[in-house]
Order: sequence, then C-alpha cells, then structure tokens
Amino acid sequence: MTISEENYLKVIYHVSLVAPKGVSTNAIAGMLDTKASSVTDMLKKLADKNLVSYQKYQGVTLTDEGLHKAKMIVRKHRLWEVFLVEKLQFSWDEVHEIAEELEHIQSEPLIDKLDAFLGFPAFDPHGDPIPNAKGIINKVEKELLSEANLNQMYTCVGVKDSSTEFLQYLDKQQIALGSTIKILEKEPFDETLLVEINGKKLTISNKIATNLYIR
Amino acid sequence: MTISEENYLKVIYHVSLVAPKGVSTNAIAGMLDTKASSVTDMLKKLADKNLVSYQKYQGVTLTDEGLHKAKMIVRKHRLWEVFLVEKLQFSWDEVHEIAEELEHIQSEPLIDKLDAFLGFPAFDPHGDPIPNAKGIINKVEKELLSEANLNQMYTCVGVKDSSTEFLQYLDKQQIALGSTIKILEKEPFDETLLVEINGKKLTISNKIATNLYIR
DNA sequence: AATTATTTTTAGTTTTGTCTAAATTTATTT
DNA sequence: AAATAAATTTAGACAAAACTAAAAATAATT
Repeated sequence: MTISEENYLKVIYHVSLVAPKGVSTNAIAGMLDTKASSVTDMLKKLADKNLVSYQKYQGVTLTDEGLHKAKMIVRKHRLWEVFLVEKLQFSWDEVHEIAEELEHIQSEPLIDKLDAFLGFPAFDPHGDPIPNAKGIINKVEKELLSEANLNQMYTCVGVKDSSTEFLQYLDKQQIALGSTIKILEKEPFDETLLVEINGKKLTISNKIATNLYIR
Repeated sequence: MTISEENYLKVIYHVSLVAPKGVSTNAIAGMLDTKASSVTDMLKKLADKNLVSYQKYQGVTLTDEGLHKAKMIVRKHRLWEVFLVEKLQFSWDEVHEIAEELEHIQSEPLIDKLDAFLGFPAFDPHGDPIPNAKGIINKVEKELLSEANLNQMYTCVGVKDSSTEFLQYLDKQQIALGSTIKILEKEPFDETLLVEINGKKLTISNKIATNLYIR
C-alpha cells in the first residue's frame, strides 16, 4: 500500500464513523485537500484492491479488509502520539503532524513493540481510543460538554477538534484531560456556559463546549 | 526533499567516504538497485538543487549543502536504530530496514528530542558514529581485525558489513561490541585466524576478519 | 414535472521517478 | 593508435497520483 492509499483509507474510516451509509467523493476530497476527480480515480483503485466497495455516484464504504487496514493506520497514529507526548515530552498540540508521517512506517513488530514499550495505552493524548493489534476498540461512554447537565460533576476525557488552536486554548485555560468540570450556568441566548474547572470559574463559548468530551 | 532524493544523497555520501574523488553513476545504481539512466536523471535534478556538483561522465560529489543533508539522514537513521535496540528491544540485525523508513520522517524537533531521550548516543548498535545536530562526527580510531597484530588485546567496536547474515553469525559466536579479542595464530595460506574471544578460542575466516572493526 | 444547482465522473494533461534501447563518451586492450 | 569494451547519457515511454475542463448523473427548487 502506498502512503496515498493509506491516507484515503484513513479518511474514509474517519468520515464513515459519522456518516455510516456511505462516504461521498466530495467529503473525501475536502478532508484530503484534493479534487473530486482525483478521489474518483483513487476509489476505483481501492475498489480493485477490494479495500472499499464503490458504485458510481453512490459513495463508498470500507470492506472488512479495508476497515482493518484503516484501523491499523489509526492504531499506529495514536500509538506514535502517545510516544511523542509521554516519552519525548512533546505537548499534545505538536504531535498530530509528526504522527501523520510516522503512521505510514510499515512494520508490524515495530508497532507491537512500541505498544508494549508504552504499556499498552488505551487512549491517545487527545482522549481518542487506540485500536489493539486485532483492531478492537475500547469504547467508552462520553458526551459533549454542550450536552451535559447543570451542576453535575464531570471529568474531561477528550477533544473532538484536535487543532493546535483549540488545544492551545485549552492549555491557556489550564483545561487538560482529567480536569473536573461542572456547569454552573447556561446562557439561553447563545448557550455560553459558566463552568467551574479545577475549582476555578470560567466562561466558555458554545463552540468550545461542542468540542470537549466529558464523562 | 523527496524520499528518493534523500536516498540518493545518502548513497552518494556513503560511497564518497571510500571513493572521495567522485562517485560513479554505476556505483549509485548498484547501491540503489536501479538503472544507470535513472541515476543520471536524478543527478541532474540534485545538481539543479545545488546538492551535488555533477559534470557529465565525471562522477558526482556532494556540495556543502548536500553533505549536510546527507549527514542529517544518517543521523536520523542511526538514532532510530539506537531507539529500536535500546528501547524497543530489537536485536541489532533487525533494525536496519525499519530505520530505512524512519530516517525519512521530517521533523527537526523530533530528532533532537529523540537524541536527548536516548542520552545523546555517540554510536549506533553497529558501532557507527552518529553525527550530532551540526553534522559533526566523533571519529574514533579503529581498524579491521584482518589488519591487527598477533597476541595483542583488542576490543570489538564495530562492523563493516551490517547484513542480517553477518550479524547473526556474530551473535551465534557470541561476538558483540565490547567483546575482547586477541589473535593467537594467522594461517599464511588463506589468512584464517585463530582468535580468543571473551576467553574462548575460535577460528575465523578472512571474510569475517575484514568486516569486524577493533580497537 | 421541468429547471437549475450540485455532485460526480470522464477525458485528457502534468510531474516524479522509473524503465528500455540507442547513442555517445571514456577506458582498456591488442 | 586503432579496435573493442565498459560506462554513461539521451530519447522516448510508462505508471502513479495529481490536476483542469467538460460531460453526465443526482439532488434540490421553483
């Protein structure tokens, strides 16, 4: 598999988690910053290799084989992110791009040994679950802060958006995974929240609240 | 820089260490398992980018810029090899191919942090020196076992050939970097050696002796 | 239901890195 | 020094992965 093919599989996987009835050509093009015509070409190739099922104009879904390959790429990406943060002292907003490269290194023993070296982590630095060697994903109940109840104690367990900007905002506000969070007030007009995080009061926009997972 | 360009630079660097007056097209083709015509094409491109000086039929040498780039690739390769052996428990005969991929990951901070994580190692698992971030290489006196004196104590410090076959042979004979070695006899006809390694007597062919560095 | 808009696909190019086959240059022999 | 051999380069072609522009299919509107 080429790096390009792997990137397509990975994107199809991510999109299919929220659009399970088939991923559109344009959605893939958007995520990969490429043109729809390029996507069509690649979908044909992936279909020939039996990694996706593809019918003209009908969107695409992963085959069992494609799904497994996609999960292994995600596994590698997330394990490398753990390595970068835990062992090399990168901060959580710096690791995504490096992991985008590392995820394409081809060596099963490497990944299994890395996994062991890291102590078989279940989650990456952004709270996303890490598929095990068989592709099984440890699902955990979580919801968006925007859907949480007032005056109930939650723990911050993940981010939906893992862009540098958002992560640095969280750092600035000293919000990290594991932080405790309680909604004190919700403004009905724009859904701005007044929350208590690690004991401190803070006002949070709806955009923030829809990108923070809690439990 | 593409992976292919990096591989050419690396090969030119390695060959130029033993053939300093210009590296031939065929030598590069041989190392990269490609055709001479492909090499010519690439040399033109590298010359355009000012990474090599190239004149038709006259072989090629690295420019200062090309030399530095090549050293950085070698640095990455060797640091990753240390990581694989020291941290992930790979054996020294398993790491070359994986490092061939890892050496192309593009991130300066990654390499500097990896270097620090590993404790700024000076040598890789095969005894080859690791260039520092500035490209400076800690040169160390060493010679081939085939050129050593009789009845003098040496330490094994490196291998010239780092193929799986050779390294596994060394493992089988319990020869490792740091092993002490003394030549007891040299057969004049074929230069086979009788040596004492870590206290045990062993017969060693000239081919082995010309691939083992000692000090 | 017809028209318009959007999405997707097709057809034809481009770039990168490779190849083969032929031509050219350099090196080696006789 | 001429002839032969070896090495190198050129010319033209190909596959992968992208692109543009036009055509076709689907979706949304009036």
